[in-house]
Amino acid sequence: MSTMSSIDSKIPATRMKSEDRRELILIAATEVFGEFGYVGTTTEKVAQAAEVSQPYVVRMFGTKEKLFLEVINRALERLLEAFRAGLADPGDPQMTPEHRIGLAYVNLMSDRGLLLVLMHAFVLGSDPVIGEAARCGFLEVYEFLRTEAGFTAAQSHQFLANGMLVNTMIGIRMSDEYTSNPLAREMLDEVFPQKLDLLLELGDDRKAAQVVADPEGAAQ
Amino acid sequence: MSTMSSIDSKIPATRMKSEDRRELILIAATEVFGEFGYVGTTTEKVAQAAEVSQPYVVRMFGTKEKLFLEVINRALERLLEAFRAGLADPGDPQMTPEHRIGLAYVNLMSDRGLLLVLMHAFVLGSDPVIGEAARCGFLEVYEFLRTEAGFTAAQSHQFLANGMLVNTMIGIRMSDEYTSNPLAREMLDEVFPQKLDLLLELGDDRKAAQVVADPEGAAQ
DNA sequence: GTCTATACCAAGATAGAC
DNA sequence: GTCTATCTTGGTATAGAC
Repeated sequence: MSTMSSIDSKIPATRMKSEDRRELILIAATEVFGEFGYVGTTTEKVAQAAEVSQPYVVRMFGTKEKLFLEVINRALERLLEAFRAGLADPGDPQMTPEHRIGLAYVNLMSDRGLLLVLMHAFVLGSDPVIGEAARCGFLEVYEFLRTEAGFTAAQSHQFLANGMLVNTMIGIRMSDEYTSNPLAREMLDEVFPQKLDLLLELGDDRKAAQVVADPEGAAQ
Repeated sequence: MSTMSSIDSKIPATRMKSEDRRELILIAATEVFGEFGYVGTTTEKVAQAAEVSQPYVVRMFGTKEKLFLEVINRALERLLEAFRAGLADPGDPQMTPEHRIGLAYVNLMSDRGLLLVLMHAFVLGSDPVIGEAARCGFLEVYEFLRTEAGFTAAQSHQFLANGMLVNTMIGIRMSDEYTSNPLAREMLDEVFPQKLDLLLELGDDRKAAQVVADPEGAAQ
């Protein structure tokens, strides 16, 4: 949402290769879907965030559903990419693979909406098409852990459990309570050992973005 | 959804004390919200599941949002109730409090939609009113673990992480893959040590319910 | 206490101009 | 490649009868 400008683009956005435009829309969509979920997101919100017209978004991806599928597939690719990079990372030899991948995961928080959009997909299992994609994606991650990363079933379980809690903490915006509620603080300190700074920054950014955001649209 | 009958109730549903009707609607709503999420649920779907008219649902709860809030508060009450009962349980003295509460949690799967509706709330943190309620509810659970149950911060962390993974497995309908995908099977066996039967039954019930469900409505 | 009828708005998608 | 205008559907909420 951070890119919504109030000086709305009535004038055609500067012409651009559709490849590039596509990527911009996917980035915007990741953020918006991450915030409002699949059903709660309108193609109009995505369009505003990407600074293009609503019909253009639909035109480019066919339907909102197809757009969402592209968003989660892209998110999954990024996720595995980051895991692989973390795994292969030569630095700090006293970190276990678990630590390295865990760190890579938490660092993905900075990729706005990426973790959240996956979480939203995970919870839509009953949807025939999105649910299928979600299960498939989740299993892909599990397979990565078991084979490429060499985790045991128990390690993978542990890792995923932590990941889901991290996602939940982000989705529920628990960091909003960090300063005011000691329990929230304790919990967050426990769940995000070192990377708390990242989480708190995200919260601040959101608030800052809201101030700038267009005074009319927004709500819902 | 299991209660949708095709012989739709055009005739006034048998008159009833509003207290009781209220409870029936809340139960139906828990299931529907659990399946489709907050935005994805229509008051019409809830009405059908509760076998009353759509305006009646709105009439009774004011707005869809208020209905949702009541649903998650009720779910939270049930959850803590179950935790307290599990904690106080005299049987099997070789189970730790962690085991007992964990078991109580997994048993809540049989309370259709209860766990899922909470998960949907948790992921809506950016909504000013639902997000607030979600954070508040989550912290209530954390407080229970730390004080009433006597867990350490680390134990609570562990417990919640597992809970969120359980929720995710249910939400994503991973049990659909249990027989066909060996990886899914391994993961589920790991995440649901003994209570797998419960999870798999739920899956079957859902499929059975779909067959019965009205041939026209349903889709979305 | 519960329904039918309906007003009203939001959102996805399409047509077609530039 | 991108927009404006618009059709259409579906969903919340209200009014008012029984």
